[in-house]
Amino acid sequence: MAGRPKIYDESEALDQAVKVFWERGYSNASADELLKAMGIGKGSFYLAFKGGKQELFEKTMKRVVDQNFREFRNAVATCDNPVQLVRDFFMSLAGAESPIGNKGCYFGNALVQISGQDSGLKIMAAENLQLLETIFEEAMQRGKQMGLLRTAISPQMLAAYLINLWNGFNLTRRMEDNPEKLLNLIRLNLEIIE
Amino acid sequence: MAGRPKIYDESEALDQAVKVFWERGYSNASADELLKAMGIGKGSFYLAFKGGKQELFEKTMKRVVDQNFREFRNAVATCDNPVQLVRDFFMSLAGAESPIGNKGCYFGNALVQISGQDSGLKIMAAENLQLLETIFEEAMQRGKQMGLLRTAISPQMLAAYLINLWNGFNLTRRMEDNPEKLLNLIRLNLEIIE
DNA sequence: CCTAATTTGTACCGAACAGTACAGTATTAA
DNA sequence: TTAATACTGTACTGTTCGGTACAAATTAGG
Repeated sequence: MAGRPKIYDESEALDQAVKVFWERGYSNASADELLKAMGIGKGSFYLAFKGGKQELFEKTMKRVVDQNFREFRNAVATCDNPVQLVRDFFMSLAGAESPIGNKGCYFGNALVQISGQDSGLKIMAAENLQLLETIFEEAMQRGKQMGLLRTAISPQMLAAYLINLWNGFNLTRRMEDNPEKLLNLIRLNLEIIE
Repeated sequence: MAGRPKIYDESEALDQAVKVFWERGYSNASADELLKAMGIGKGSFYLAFKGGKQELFEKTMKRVVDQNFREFRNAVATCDNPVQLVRDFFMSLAGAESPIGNKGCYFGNALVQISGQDSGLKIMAAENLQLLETIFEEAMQRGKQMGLLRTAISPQMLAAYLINLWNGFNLTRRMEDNPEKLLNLIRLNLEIIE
C-alpha cells in the first residue's frame, strides 16, 4: 500500500457535504460548492467519488443514518421507556431548539428534491425512511411488551402513524412559525401513544 | 389597442408549466423545458414573464390555487356535510387513483425544493398551504355548528392536525406503496374527526 | 396605406455547470 | 535509490443555463 496520503478525512468531508446538501437541497448544491465545503479539489473528488454528485449523496445518506439512527435504535432497544423516548423525540422537534432546525428530514427532502431519473437515490432515501419507521415500530413493540401502551392499535400501525407525523411535521414547521401551535400539534398527535 | 396577437393562451400555457414544475420540481425544471411544454419561444416568454422562471412559478401557484382550492372552499361552505367532504378528500388521496398521483403537494414541494435565496416564492407557497389549512378550519367550524363533530378539539386545532396530515401523507405515499397500509393510515388519522 | 403597438423567432451572450486529462507530488516497499 | 502507487491541483472541454438583442411579423386605428 504505497501512494501519497489523503489530505482530508473522508468522514469529515462527508459531514461538510451533508451540511451543504441539507442547507441547499440536492439539485441546488453544485459540485463546486460541495468541493469548497469539503476542502478538496476536483482531482481528489472525482478520484474518491467516481460517480460524482450522485455517489457523494449516497455516501452522505449512509453517514446520516449512521450518525442519527444507529444511536436512536440502540436507545429504543435498551432504555427504560421506549415510548417516552419517542415522545421526547417528537417534543424536542417542536421546541425552538429543534435539533434539525427548519431544514427538514434529510431523506424526506431527497424524495421531494431529486428528479425522476435519479431514481436509485430516491429508492435509497425511501428505504432510510422505512428504517426510521422500523425503529418506531421496535419502540412501540417493546413499549407494548413493557405494558407502557394502553392502545389496541398494532405497533406496525403506530409506526406508520409516527413516520407520517415525522414526514408531516418537518414540512408543517416550515409553513407555521408559531411555536405554541406547533407544540400543541405534536401533543395532539402524541395522544395516540399516551 | 393594436399589436400582433398572442399565439398562445396564457392559462393553457400556465397549465403546461404547472405540469412541468410538478413533475420535475422547481430547480430541475429548465427554462427550455418549460418553454417547450408551453409551446412558446423565448421572445414571447420573457415578454410575458419578465421575472423569468420565478415569476412564472408565482403565476402557476396562483393558477393551482384557483383551480383546486376555490371550488373546494366553496363546497365546504355550501355542502350538506363538510366533515364528510374532508374525509372523502383524504380517502381519495389514499386510493390507487389519487388525483395528484405521487407528485405531492404543489406548495409543499415548493417549500422543500426552492433554495433559500428565492424566499419570496417560499413565503407564497407557505401562505397557500395556510389557505388550505383555513379551508379545513372552515369545514370543521361549520361541521361543529351543524353538530357533525363530537370532539371537543377546536376547529383551529383540527385544521392544524389535518394540514399536517396532508403534508405528511404526500410524502409518506412516496415511501410506502402498499395501498392497504396507506388506506389504514388515513383511516386511523381521520378518527379524530369521527 | 401608413403608423404605432405588440408579439414572435432566432441568434447570440457570458456564466455556471459537471466532468476529464494530466503533470506534479508525496508516500511505501523493494 | 528506485519503482510502483496513490493523491492533488489546475487547466481544459463541451454543454447547458438564464437571459438579452433585435429584426421580422401581425394587428388596430387613423
